[in-house]
Amino acid sequence: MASRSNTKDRILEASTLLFRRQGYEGTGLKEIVAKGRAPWGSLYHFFPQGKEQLGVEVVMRYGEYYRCLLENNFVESSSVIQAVRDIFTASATELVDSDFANGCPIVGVALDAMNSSSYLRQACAEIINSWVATLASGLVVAGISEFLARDVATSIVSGLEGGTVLSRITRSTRPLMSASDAAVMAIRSALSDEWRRESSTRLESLLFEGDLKTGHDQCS
Amino acid sequence: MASRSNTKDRILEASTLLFRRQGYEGTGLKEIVAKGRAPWGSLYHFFPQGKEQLGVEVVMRYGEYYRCLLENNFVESSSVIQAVRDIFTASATELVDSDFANGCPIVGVALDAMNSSSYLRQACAEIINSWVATLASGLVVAGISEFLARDVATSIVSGLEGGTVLSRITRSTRPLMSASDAAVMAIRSALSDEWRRESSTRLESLLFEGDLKTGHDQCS
DNA sequence: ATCACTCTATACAGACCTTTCAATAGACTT
DNA sequence: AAGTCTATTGAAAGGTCTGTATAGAGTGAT
Repeated sequence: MASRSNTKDRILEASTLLFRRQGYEGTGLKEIVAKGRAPWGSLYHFFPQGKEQLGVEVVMRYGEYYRCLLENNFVESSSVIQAVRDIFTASATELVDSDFANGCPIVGVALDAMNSSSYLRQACAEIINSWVATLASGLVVAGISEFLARDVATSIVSGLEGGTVLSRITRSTRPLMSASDAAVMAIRSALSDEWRRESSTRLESLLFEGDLKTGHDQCS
Repeated sequence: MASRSNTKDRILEASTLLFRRQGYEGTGLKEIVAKGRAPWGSLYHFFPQGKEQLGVEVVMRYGEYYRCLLENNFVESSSVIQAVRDIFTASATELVDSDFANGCPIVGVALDAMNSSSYLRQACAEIINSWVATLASGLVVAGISEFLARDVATSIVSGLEGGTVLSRITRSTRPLMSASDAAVMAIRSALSDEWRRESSTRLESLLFEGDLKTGHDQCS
């Protein structure tokens, strides 16, 4: 072997950063090799299937990195609630440090490419599910029933992603912080088993309502 | 004047739909005029500033439309909680009906273009704030203090947007439904004034922690 | 010296957004 | 009813950038 190339890593790192800021479609390959100070030919040497493969590898790489981060956060933290709070504040500080530029690369890739590449969408889905599973198992350890844990974990990730998007748009950490508070409330509700009653109610009302009304009336 | 042109409307409608599915960067002007069955020359006649202006008008238009929808939902509904539930189920059904293609155009535009056009980002921010304000005033009517209402409303919109993104990625309405349950829990917490204690705790811990730890350790 | 790996360089065909300008069409004025 | 005027449309071309592809030169270890 020649030298273990760090060129591929530089390409992946540059891609990740650019996908976070500009999304998948908004980022050109030329921009990537420029930022990664990588030779043009290396792109198709390391990623023979082109941009799509690059997208998949970015998603997988960052997805696993962040999953580990979530896991470690649960292990190190004193309580589940503190762990969740730390996750949200970490996202908030990253946003502030990057002048609200660095979003989540999975969202950046998925939203742009999910309708054109099913590979990419599927990769994103797997990553999201792994985050949810990691979070859920942390919640189970804290005493939340397995039945509820997955729903609570899903709502936390929703709040995290949505809060990140809204914080970037409004250039304020407030959405992320509100989502953090809501996540804590959700955990508390699950611990006191109130959530179970709620989700049951929701299921019943679905059964009775039949067709869901959408309420598409215009403003007066 | 010639006839009140519905050509501009067709262009805007097609743009909105395409931005919802493919995002701002992922949608070409050619695709827009094709789907809107509009003549090419009309594009720069009605939108002299090009794609950016088109994006702004799409955001404003859909933003106001959806804000009205939120407002009406609160007026018509029996309770705040039912109103919020309806909002989430409406998004879920729209997702299912469109085979998980139709996301939120504001997110689709903002994520792609916020770093390249500050006009676009600002327009999106105003819309999001108007949604939060509408939701918050509905919560105040239901008895939540003005101080909490805005935070709760923000967390609901975060959950709605994040849940929509996650539901599209995973091709399941479950994220949206979990976010719905969490939103209801948040409202309940605010009504019983637990949220206030939570947000105060968060503020204190911020003061004591000083620099926020990010926890960037790698997996073992 | 062989060999696999990595890089350089160039080329291409197509899509992108934008701009221009002349031709058309419709409605209002007289 | 004719003519004017403005709003709308048509076609074309601009230049930049896109992602993809190829082929040969450099590199270092075995």
